[in-house]
Amino acid sequence: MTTRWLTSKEQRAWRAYIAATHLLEDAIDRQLQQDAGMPHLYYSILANLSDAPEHRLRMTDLAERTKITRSRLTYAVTRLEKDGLLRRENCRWDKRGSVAALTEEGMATLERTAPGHVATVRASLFDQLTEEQVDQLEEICTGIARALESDDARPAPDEVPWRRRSSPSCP
Amino acid sequence: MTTRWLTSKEQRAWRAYIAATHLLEDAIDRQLQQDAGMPHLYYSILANLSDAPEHRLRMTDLAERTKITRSRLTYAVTRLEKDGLLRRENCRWDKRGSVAALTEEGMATLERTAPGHVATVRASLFDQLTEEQVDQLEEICTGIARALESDDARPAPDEVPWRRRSSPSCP
DNA sequence: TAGGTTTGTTTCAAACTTGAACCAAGCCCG
DNA sequence: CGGGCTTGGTTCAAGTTTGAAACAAACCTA
Repeated sequence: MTTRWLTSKEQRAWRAYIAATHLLEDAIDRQLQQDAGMPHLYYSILANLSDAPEHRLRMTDLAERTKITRSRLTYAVTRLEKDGLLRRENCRWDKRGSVAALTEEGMATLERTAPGHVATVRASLFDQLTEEQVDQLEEICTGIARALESDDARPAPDEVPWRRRSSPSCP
Repeated sequence: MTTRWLTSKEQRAWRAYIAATHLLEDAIDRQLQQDAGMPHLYYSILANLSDAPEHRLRMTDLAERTKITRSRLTYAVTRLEKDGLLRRENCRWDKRGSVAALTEEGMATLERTAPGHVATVRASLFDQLTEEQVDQLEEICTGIARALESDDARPAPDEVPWRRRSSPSCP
């Protein structure tokens, strides 16, 4: 089958997408590194914990929410633990598991740095968009994420493996 | 001034954005690593060169187009040069400068791997979007990029330094 | 035209990411 | 029970990214 290249409209969109995502990720990383001493991902990990019941989550759940690999998470959590911002506990219901728990200090760091982070996200993203564009962005991103998570991902036009995880952190 | 937190609509959009961009970047990196033995950024570098007149660009231009730092580019170009996919030449008009030039082999690699790459971009992104959404995405991303490039970036509500670069690669 | 600043690029060490391999602990079924 | 498969996490080496510092050529400007 002969390749269906991108139309010029698609090319423009793709280029704009690449530029925007690189620039945005850079801006946010820079700001957080500056003000919180950590990159965006690490901040997200703390933020996810602070949203969770009891400020704690299983490693796998955390990886799932932040959309990163387990090994990347392990490294990040080790660093954050060293910094005293979270603590590793072992899961009571599954002896294999470990749980990351936000510490007081982690919570404090989050509270101290959240305003600056939000301000950056606003200035870089939401201040540039109309209300409708915010809706559109959500719609678009949700669609992309759905596709990639369900492995509609592959160009290959064939069967869907359909393995999904379950296992909550507290049964 | 008291922080203006994200509305729940904005939060949803932001989370969706993070998820989509992570998943998409991962999917594309995985595919290219698999089929071309290099991550997306490296492919982009080659692609940008192939688009340029004479298949060559100044380092700074290349960094500008790919939206990455000069030092990151230096590393990437060194690797690609080692692989024989491009060559470094020194700029004839500016003795400080160096120029990256796509080799035959680089061009061949690009030609060989482009179809797979396009297929992945399509499957992961464009196949999920309506025509209007493609327009919306372009619009949104262009806005974000414009803001971040002109340093409307900063949350700080003050003066704009306004330093812009010029200097084309071939005067 | 000398001296100071700016611009283009590289270098270096420290931090981070990747993917494959590994180790347990749970799970399943004869 | 007793293997064998799956799942949750970590480890390790190789590769990549970061940011600050170093260099060198180019560009002022008095």
